[in-house]
Amino acid sequence: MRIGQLARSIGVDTQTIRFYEREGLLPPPDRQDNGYRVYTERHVERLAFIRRCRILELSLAEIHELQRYQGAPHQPCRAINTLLDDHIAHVRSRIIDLQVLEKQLVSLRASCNDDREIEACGVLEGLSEGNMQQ
Amino acid sequence: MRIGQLARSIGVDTQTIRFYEREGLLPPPDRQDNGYRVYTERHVERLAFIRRCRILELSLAEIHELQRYQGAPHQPCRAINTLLDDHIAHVRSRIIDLQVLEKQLVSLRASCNDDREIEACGVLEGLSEGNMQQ
DNA sequence: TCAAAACCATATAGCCACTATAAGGTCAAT
DNA sequence: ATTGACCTTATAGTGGCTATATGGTTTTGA
Repeated sequence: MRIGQLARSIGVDTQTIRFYEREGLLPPPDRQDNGYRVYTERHVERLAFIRRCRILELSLAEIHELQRYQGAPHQPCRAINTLLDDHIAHVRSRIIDLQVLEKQLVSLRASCNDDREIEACGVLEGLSEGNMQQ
Repeated sequence: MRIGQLARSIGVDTQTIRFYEREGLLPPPDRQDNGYRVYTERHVERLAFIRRCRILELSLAEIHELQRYQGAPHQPCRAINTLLDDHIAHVRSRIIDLQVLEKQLVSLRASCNDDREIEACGVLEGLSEGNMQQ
């Protein structure tokens, strides 16, 4: 299987596959005589694993860590659970930040209607004055 | 006022101030004979404006746009309100994405407890199998 | 059969908003 | 005279791709 077929089968760009190889997330495949990369079923699985992790917004470093764990199948899996817990905490904290942000933005937006001159725009005033919390 | 004092008064790094100048967000200040930048009260206000926008996670491009509006005080302010509405929509959509993500992560996490071998880790299994939605 | 289209390769730069590092000039106090 | 705090510019790195340039290879079809 060549790179284009692998890319289509998983739904990523060929550039992304080469990028993962450079980053050490995908093992370098064999090459044909003309230099073309030849992938196996193991590469398909490996790439699918990476993409599933990326959908969950794990970082490439975290994916790397998970791959290292896969290489030591008889170690306890606590570290994996911890990695996930940390990631969940990170996502939750980001949600809360954004909810605070949304409130501030909505309150700022409420200070203006559409039919003023810029000079009198409540939004611009709110951004220019210093009475913002944090 | 020199760059260090401006930086401390607003709470940013001096590098960030020079970066904003290069990006056209802060007007280039006068220089002393030795080349040191000299800032005025107007620069303080301008930098504070930028930081307030950044706290609300407006992009530098959006801040640039707001600054252009400030230069035309008798135009109607609808565009400003629209900019803010778009940003609010963006924040809300990101919150929803992250809430979906959190659910997926929590459900994945629930498929394992801490005391297995990596080989039997439910989390790693969940990431390796293809039964993920999306 | 030959040309166009589709595919593959590498190298390099760009995105965003900084942050870090290097290498050096200036100034006040000791 | 030297230390330390400040200032200057230039350049590279962060993350996770994406885009572009340039050129070789293979496949398709008129």
